[in-house]
Amino acid sequence: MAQADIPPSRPDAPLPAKAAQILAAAKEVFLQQGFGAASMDAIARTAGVSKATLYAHFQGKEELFARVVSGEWASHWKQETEPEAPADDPRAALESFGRRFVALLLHPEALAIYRITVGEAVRFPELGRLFFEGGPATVRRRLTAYLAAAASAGRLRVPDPALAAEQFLGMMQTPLHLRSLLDIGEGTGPREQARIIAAAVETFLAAHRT
Amino acid sequence: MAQADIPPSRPDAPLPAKAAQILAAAKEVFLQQGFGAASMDAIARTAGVSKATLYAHFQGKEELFARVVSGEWASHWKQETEPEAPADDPRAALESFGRRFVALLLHPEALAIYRITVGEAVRFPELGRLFFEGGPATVRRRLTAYLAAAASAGRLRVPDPALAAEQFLGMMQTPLHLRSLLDIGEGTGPREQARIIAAAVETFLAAHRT
DNA sequence: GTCTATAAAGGGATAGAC
DNA sequence: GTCTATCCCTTTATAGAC
Repeated sequence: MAQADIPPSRPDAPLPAKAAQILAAAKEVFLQQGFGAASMDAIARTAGVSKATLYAHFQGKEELFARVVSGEWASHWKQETEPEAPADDPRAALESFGRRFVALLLHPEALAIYRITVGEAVRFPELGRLFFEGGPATVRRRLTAYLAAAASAGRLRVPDPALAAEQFLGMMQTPLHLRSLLDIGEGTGPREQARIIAAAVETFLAAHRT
Repeated sequence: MAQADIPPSRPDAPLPAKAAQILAAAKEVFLQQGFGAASMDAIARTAGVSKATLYAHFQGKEELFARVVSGEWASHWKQETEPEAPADDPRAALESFGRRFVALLLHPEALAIYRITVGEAVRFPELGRLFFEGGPATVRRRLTAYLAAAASAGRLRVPDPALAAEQFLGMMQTPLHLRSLLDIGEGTGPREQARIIAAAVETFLAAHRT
């Protein structure tokens, strides 16, 4: 009706206000409770709208879930893994990269997204791919590119940059990630993080120094 | 009734036949569908019993779930990580350990247990601890003990055996595990597994050789 | 102990008024 | 577009017969 008079905002841009409000509520509920335990009632209540309104903006629970999981974290990962330290000092570059990787990895919201993505991977296979591409794959590519460049410049000896990148990330991830996911609450404090990052850098350099 | 005449089997030993049958069905359904999506109906149907029978043997869904998750995999991890190669050859020992670790890590059933444990970690915190102790912690302890011994024998230089163990495991786990959990289906075949294990051994030795 | 049948509650989704 | 009220289905769990 009058809709024709109002030029709609760009196709998939900003977001119709109320939709954003609902999406934020969905994120809160899903990340805290998981897909199965979250109810549309709870999401509507949290958003402060009725369920009918909710269904006016989104097709159903699954679409809402997909929107949350494939949400803004992809851009997070991209920003936070941009080169920062001078490329001619591998130790400094690796340490900087490691610190930012660990900070992202252990961010409470990132942990929650990881939990539900992995937990629902069987039910939502495409979501798993999206998540992997949006986060983990990005980090790997960034580090691989750096290692390849450092090798070309003769500053590191890295015959297989992609594999070396996985190794470096793994040395930091494995001691910290699962404990955090399960909330074991031991061995994941800032002190340990620093120790683990430093150790990964040392081991990596010992193996790949020119 | 006549039950008094039959000496009951040891307290928590073998298992009352039908209970085992139900537990097997529960395992199948939970591992395939997760906690939320699994229904007691499906479990009863799979077990070939009525729901009433099911509830006669187990308190409810949560108990069944806990029994499945904290099930026989703990003993699996223990058996499969026993030393196998001669202790005086670190390369052979690490390779053997690595191969068995990866095989366990990527076993379809182990992947399923990991998915649901991590996915339901918020709802069942104690289950997370149980899982960690029964699996990951065991592997870490075994490898740590081996590295400490090898260091004492002067065959490796390992100032911090526990951390070194995490690093070695991480170099194999990170390239393979998440891809398998999400069924990305790329980079996790036997060929890649072998490459990754060999590379982890080389990097580890380069950093810790005496 | 085991079954059939059912109770009791909660969930996703929608109809209809405004 | 938004709300209230409700439909309809599935789910967990149990009562009662055998």
